[in-house]
Amino acid sequence: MARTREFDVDAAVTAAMDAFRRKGYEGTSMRDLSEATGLGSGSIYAAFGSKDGLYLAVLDLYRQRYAAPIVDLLRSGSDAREVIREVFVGAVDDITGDGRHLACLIVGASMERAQQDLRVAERLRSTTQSLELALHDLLAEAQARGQIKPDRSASDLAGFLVTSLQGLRVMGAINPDRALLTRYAEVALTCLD
Amino acid sequence: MARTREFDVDAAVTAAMDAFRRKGYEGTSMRDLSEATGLGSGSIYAAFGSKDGLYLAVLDLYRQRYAAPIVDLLRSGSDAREVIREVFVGAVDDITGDGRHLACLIVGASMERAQQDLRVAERLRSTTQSLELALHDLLAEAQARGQIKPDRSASDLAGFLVTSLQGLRVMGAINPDRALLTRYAEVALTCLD
DNA sequence: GCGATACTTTGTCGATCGTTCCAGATAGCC
DNA sequence: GGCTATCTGGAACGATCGACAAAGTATCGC
Repeated sequence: MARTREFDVDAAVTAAMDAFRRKGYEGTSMRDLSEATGLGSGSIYAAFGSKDGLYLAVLDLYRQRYAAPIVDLLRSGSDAREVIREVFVGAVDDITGDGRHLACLIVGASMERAQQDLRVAERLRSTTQSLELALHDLLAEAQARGQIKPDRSASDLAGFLVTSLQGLRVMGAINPDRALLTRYAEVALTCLD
Repeated sequence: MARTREFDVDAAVTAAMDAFRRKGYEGTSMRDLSEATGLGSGSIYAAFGSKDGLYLAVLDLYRQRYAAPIVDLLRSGSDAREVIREVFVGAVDDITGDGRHLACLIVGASMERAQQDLRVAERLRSTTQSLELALHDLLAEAQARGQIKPDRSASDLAGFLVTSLQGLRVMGAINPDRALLTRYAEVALTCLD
């Protein structure tokens, strides 16, 4: 054996994620990524193979760190309306939270990369699908319990909720007004009544 | 006087719009734009000043050609539910219409350019605002007539509807399934009931 | 402590970026 | 029909792009 990798891969991917969220895929150069991660380009290529490779790693980390906890929350067995509201509030917080203007990686990837890179498209589909599925299961059970009206299909409702979340990301990029976004989210939630 | 401009500016901007929608702002090179418009780079710079200038012209054309007609439709005096449904159906058609995979310029600009170029951000805000306003006026009148429940603010409903439209664009980029998007749109429209 | 190993850094590669400039082409005015 | 002003297309600019190879350096097993 020999020398071990010195830098923290997760920290580097996190820094790269920030860079990509700020400037998009094409707008972020390898130089930007070097500065953001504090690594030489050689190290980046050794660890991730290419700019695309690093971007895919960023997507995977995003899913693991942000999407998965939401799915877990939805499957935690709490009251459906309450936990869904929590997810929406969390999304609005995330959008307007810090003033760093970090766009949503998922929405950005959908617009900029999904048509160019099949592996990106696949990850996006998988991420939204797992979110939709968790929502579907939660809603279907709530409907069975009579907590939510059964006259609309649980999968349609789930898809609509994900659509609304994506829409909030876009609206937040145009006008990051927390109070406004919260009111829009409230309207979306009334579809469950 | 002397020689007059030969090419059709509108046609050139339209071709550039297609290019930008397909590959995004950073992903589209001047070479791409030259090929798309059929113009030499000299002509492009003479007419638009820069790549940014051409992009702004594209945004303005988009607003004039796609956003303005929607606003007109909303203000045409037709039944509120009916005309709003028409807008949503039109949006789904636009998203899934041709197989050319043209992303929404507005959503793309929001993600990629709004933070970088203030003039882009301003145009985006203005475009969504005029859409929200038209929806608000339509809904407020429908509420006054008793056609729509008055217990939710017309401006919140309007903002929510725009949010849903943006969300549909994103979802369409991830999975351009017309039937699916239509069902999600249907759920959104139930918020008016 | 030494050799072997593999990570990090640096410098540089050809290609391509957005932009500019120039020579040739073309249309209006006398 | 010549003159001139303007548009056109393409060549060329420096800068920067993503990618890579080689040199330097630190860590491991022995």
